Order: sequence, then structure tokens, then C-alpha cells
Amino acid sequence: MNSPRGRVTLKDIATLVGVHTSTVSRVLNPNRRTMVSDEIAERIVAVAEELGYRPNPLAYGLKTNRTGSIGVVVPDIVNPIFPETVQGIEDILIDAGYMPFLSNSEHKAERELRIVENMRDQHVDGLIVASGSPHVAILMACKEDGIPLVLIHRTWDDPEISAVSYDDSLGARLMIDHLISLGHRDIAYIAGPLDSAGGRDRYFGTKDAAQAHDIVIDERLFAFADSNTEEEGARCCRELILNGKSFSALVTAHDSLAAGCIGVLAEHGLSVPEDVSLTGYSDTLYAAMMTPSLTSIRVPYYEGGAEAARLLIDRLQNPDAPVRRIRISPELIVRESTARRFAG
Amino acid sequence: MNSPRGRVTLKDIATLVGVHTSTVSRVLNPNRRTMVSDEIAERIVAVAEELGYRPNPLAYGLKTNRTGSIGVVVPDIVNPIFPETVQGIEDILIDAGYMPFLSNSEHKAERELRIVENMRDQHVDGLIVASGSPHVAILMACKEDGIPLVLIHRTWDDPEISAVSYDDSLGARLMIDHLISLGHRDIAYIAGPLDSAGGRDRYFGTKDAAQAHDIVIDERLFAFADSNTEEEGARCCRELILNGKSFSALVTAHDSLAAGCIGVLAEHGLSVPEDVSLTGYSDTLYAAMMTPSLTSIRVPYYEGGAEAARLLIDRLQNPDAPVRRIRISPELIVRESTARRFAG
DNA sequence: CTGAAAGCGCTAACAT
DNA sequence: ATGTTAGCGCTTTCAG
Repeated sequence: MNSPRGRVTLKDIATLVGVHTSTVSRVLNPNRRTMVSDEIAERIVAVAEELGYRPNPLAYGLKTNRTGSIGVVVPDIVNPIFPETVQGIEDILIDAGYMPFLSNSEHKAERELRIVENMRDQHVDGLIVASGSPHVAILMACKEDGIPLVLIHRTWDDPEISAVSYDDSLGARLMIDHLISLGHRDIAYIAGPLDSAGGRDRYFGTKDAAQAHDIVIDERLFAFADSNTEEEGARCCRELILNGKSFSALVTAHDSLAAGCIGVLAEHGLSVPEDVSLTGYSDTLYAAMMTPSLTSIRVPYYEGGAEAARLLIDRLQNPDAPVRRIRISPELIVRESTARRFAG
Repeated sequence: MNSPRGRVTLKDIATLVGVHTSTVSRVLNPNRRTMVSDEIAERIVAVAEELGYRPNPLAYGLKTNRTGSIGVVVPDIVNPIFPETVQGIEDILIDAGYMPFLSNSEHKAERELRIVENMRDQHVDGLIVASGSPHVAILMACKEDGIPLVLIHRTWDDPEISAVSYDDSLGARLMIDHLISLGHRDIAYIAGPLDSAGGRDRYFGTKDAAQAHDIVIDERLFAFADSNTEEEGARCCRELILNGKSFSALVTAHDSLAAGCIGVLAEHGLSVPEDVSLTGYSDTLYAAMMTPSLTSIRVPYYEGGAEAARLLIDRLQNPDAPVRRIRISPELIVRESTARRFAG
């Protein structure tokens, strides 16, 4: 009754109903279903159902060059921001009837290249790449193949490429505004690595926000971490204290940096938030679990993923839709680590 | 020079070299390369290289029913144990030349079914499913299609199915042995949900281990959490204290449960580890970050994933290799939360 | 050693 | 409204 390969094909249905495969194809294709008489159509649908027919995407893809699948590439599946992003991507894509396939480059350019290559070979209909620094070859290749591409977590200079990114300047400003409203004027800052876009935007965003409030910027109140780790946070915090310029608030570019500060502050007899208000960024697990819990900036990674998926779907359904670049706003989360400045 | 679709095909190479496509196919296929004269082979390889030929897996798959891709299904990409597992799977699979495609069921049976269905349609060569409770339909379908399947994080009664699981009984025993060696005899236990295999194995493993040391099991020293959350941990801890039977060690089935206990113990004037030794399970981020840091059981998820991948590859390369079921041993991680029982 | 021909499962002109 | 035909890109008999 069904073909040797075991799976039901159009032909199986056709011979069983006594029509040609093309008729079956038409019935099973929503757009062309009207071309076939109701009576036959019904019988075909019934038989297809009964036999448990499933179209073969390989054959379909070979013929039409469309597969309904979307490649999603992330640089580090273990870093919690990516699973969250992926969740957003998947939810939207699946709802729209696409099938996302995820792959993980482990921050290796060579592997990323290989993955994208592979996905192009598989004729994915589109690609979402979340990468610290997507290989230019990828961008070129996609353009050449005409595969719609959306970047996330990183914009790209080429304004031709759709991208979703996060407004870190805004996040920085939200934090400064919050502290100012609590009466703080002497604000120290520990920056993250400046070779990452996020590190830069948060740093300059913080400076700009401070200036907007006419706050004097003292060089001794800035420290620069080489990486977003507790160790670097501790080192920078020590540095700031040794600089001798006192501060009532300590802003950091990442929760991990803040986590590293808390011990150092304690060593110097400074308690949070009584003596110093301390803040993080990213609202990681750390933030809620620390004691005191940490005021931080929540970055809506899920929403970012969802937006990227929507962007891609737009381009898929309307190939000459304009390229769009979306910037997502983060949110201030106030917890125990920030308090009104002691009026003394 | 190349076909209308933009990508280079066998035919492009064939016409350029002046041979038939089948000859090109033979050259590009390692097994059949010897069938072709060296001179022609070399020219073909050169041209293929130059044109940047990449075989079309859709066409290949349609013809041969093999695609070189492996489906990987996880129930919850946001839960850190799965990214770790996936990492292990991917590393091994990619090394072996397979292309893993990940998809996330979000614990929804319906979605899991759809994903697997889709992957079968895509003619994946094999499937690795990490699922709390894989839908039986999946198992049946794979068997029917002859698609090799490996389960991970969950065994299945059917001994016909390869599976990788973790030895939670051993983990439980390691913990009890550790506490006994520190002089504890009055050990309380907070169990995780007993409707999960892990919850059950840890619970019974703990009881068995205690019995092996001739420890009297008092019912008042057991509490049962409905979920592995801090809230449930706190509730159970309160219950144990109210039961009135004193204990010098408190073992829990999950780090989150332990995290919930610490505050409750403090409320009752009990400090960790001076008054009570406290332990978790799974060695999550919590464990290292808590104060005091938590003695826990590390479960090697990465290795589990890697083993699952190896199992699958074995079956792929030797279809009638015996079904194997692997049980992976966890490891005790001693930190600050456990101490020798005060000899008083 | 190489070419010719068939066909995997499907769709899309082009007939009728 | 339906059937015919051709072909997507590849492998694999079967001839020569």
C-alpha cells in the first residue's frame, strides 16, 4: 500500500484514490485546493489522513528551494542570556509555522562559519545569528544566496542588515537617574571591558547621564575591569577605595562586578546600602540571590529574541520589506542594595 | 557557468570538465573515487574546488535517505543542566562529522511530538531526546522508521532503547557516607517530588544508605517537597523543626531546597554548619554562591551528553550494535556547609 | 574506467 | 477540472 521506503507518498495516495499525483499535490496545497472538485478533494484528504501522509520536506525543498526551517546560531548555549533569547526566537517562529534549528558555535569563528555553511546547504529559509562578532564571510554569503539574515546581540555597521540590539546607554541612564533621585552626587563607576559594544555603551552612557545632571566627573571615581568577573570587580573596588576620593554610590557595568565589590567594601568597613549604594547590570541570578539583593538593570533577552524572529518573518513574507534595526529598552529593577543617601 | 539557482551543481562541474555527472559524483565520493582515472579525478577535484562546490544535502538525502544530521530535543533550554548536556552532545557529534540540530519542547508533550515528527520528516539520521517523560508515540515512531534513538536524563522501561541516566542512588549514598564520616547520626531529609525518577532515586538511595550504616530512620526526620524550589525547601524545613526530633545534619534532594532552608534555620537560631550541616544536590550555581557555600553532588551533565552522542554514533555506524544503557556516576563536592558534628 | 538512464518525492508549467 | 511532462541535484544500477 505504501512505498518501499516505508513512508507514505503522494503516489500512494494517488493510486489508491485513482487520480494523478499532481491532483493530490493540488489538494494538499492550500492555495491550489480550489482547482480540484470537492468530491475528489474530500476523498484525497480522507485517504491522506488515513494513511498518515506527511510531505517529504527534502523533496519539497529540492523542488521549491523553500524548507520552512530557520537556522539559529548562538555563540554559547551555556550562558543564560542565550537560552532566554532562543526561547523568544522559538516561540515566535513556531507560531508562524517555521521550524527553528539551533546550533552553538562556542565562540569559535571557524565553527560558526561551518554551521552557517551547513545551514545554507540545508536551504534554511532564513538565519538568525547571535554572535559577539559574526564573521564577515557569513554576512557576505547570506547576501549572495539571498538568505534573509537577522543579527541579534550585536549590530553591524552595514545598515543593510537587520539587527536587534539592546539600549545600554538607556540602561546606564536609568541607573544614574535612580541614584540621583536618592540624593547621590559622588558616584563611582566600574566599567566592563571596553572592547565589547555593551561595555562601551554602558560606560559612555553613564558619563553622559552624569553630565546631564551637572555632576562633576572625577577621574579617581572610574575603574576599568578587564572582564565581567567577581575577581575584576574586587580588584577595581579596591582601586577606587585606594584612590581616596569618597563616594556614596558605586555603579558597575555587570552584576558579577558588583558581586566582587561587596566583600571588599565590607573589608573596609563599608556596608551596603547604608554607607554605599551598589548597583549591577543584566539582572542575572546573582542579583536576586546576593545579600543584600542587588539593584540592577533587566535586559529583556526573551523580547529581543522574539523581535529578531518577527523581523525575520517580515522579510520572509515580504522579501523587499525595508531592513529594520531595533533597539530594545532595558528596565531598572530596584532592590535592597540602593538607598537614599545618608543626609550627613 | 553555474546553474540558475546560483549554487554550483555536479552538472556545472561535469560540463566544465567535459565528463558526465556520474563521473563527477564518483570522484567526489570517497568510496568510489578509485573507480575513476587519476587524471580526470584530479581535474574534477580542481574544478570543484575552484567553483566552491558544495553538495546539496536535500538532493543527497532524497536519494539516499541519509542526511548526516541528528535531531536533539531538550525539554527546557533555560534550565542550565540542558545547555551543559547539549554541549557534550554537540562536541562529540560534530567531531564525528554529524550536524546536530537542537530543538526545545518547553516540557510540552504536544510540542515535543511535533518537533520529533518534523525531525523525522527532515530525515535526520538519528535522534537524542532528553525528556522528563518522552511521549510513547515518539518511541514507537522511531522504531517504526528505524531511526536510532538515544534517551538521556530518563531511562525507559523498554530495554530495547539506548539510554543514558545518572546514578542518583549513588549520589545519595555519597552524601550520607560523607555525613556519617563527620560523625552525624541524626540526619533529616527533604525529598524532592517523588513523581520524578530523580526524586525517587535520591529518596530511596538516602534511606538505603542510612540503613546500611545501621541508622535508625525516624519518620519525623523526613519531609517531602512538591517541587525543587526555595519556598518548598523553607516549608519543609519548618515542618522538620516543628516535628521536634532534633538533627545535626539536613540533607536535601536539591540545592534550591537547601537554599530555602538556610533562612528558616537561622530564624530558629541554628547556624550552618556549626549547629546543622546542610547539603544540596546537583551542584548548581546556588551551591558555590550561597553563604556558607553548599556541599553538594555534582552531576556530570556534559559527560552524559557526550555518552549519549557516542551511543548514537555506535548505532549509526553499526546498525545492529547492541542496545546499551549507561548510568553515570555523580561526585561529592564538599564545601563549607558541612562540618564535623560537635562532640557535645 | 566512463556514460546513459532511471528515479528519490515533489511541484509547476503546459496540455487537454 | 485533471492528466502529462519535465526537472530540482544527486546516486546507482546497468551497459559498453
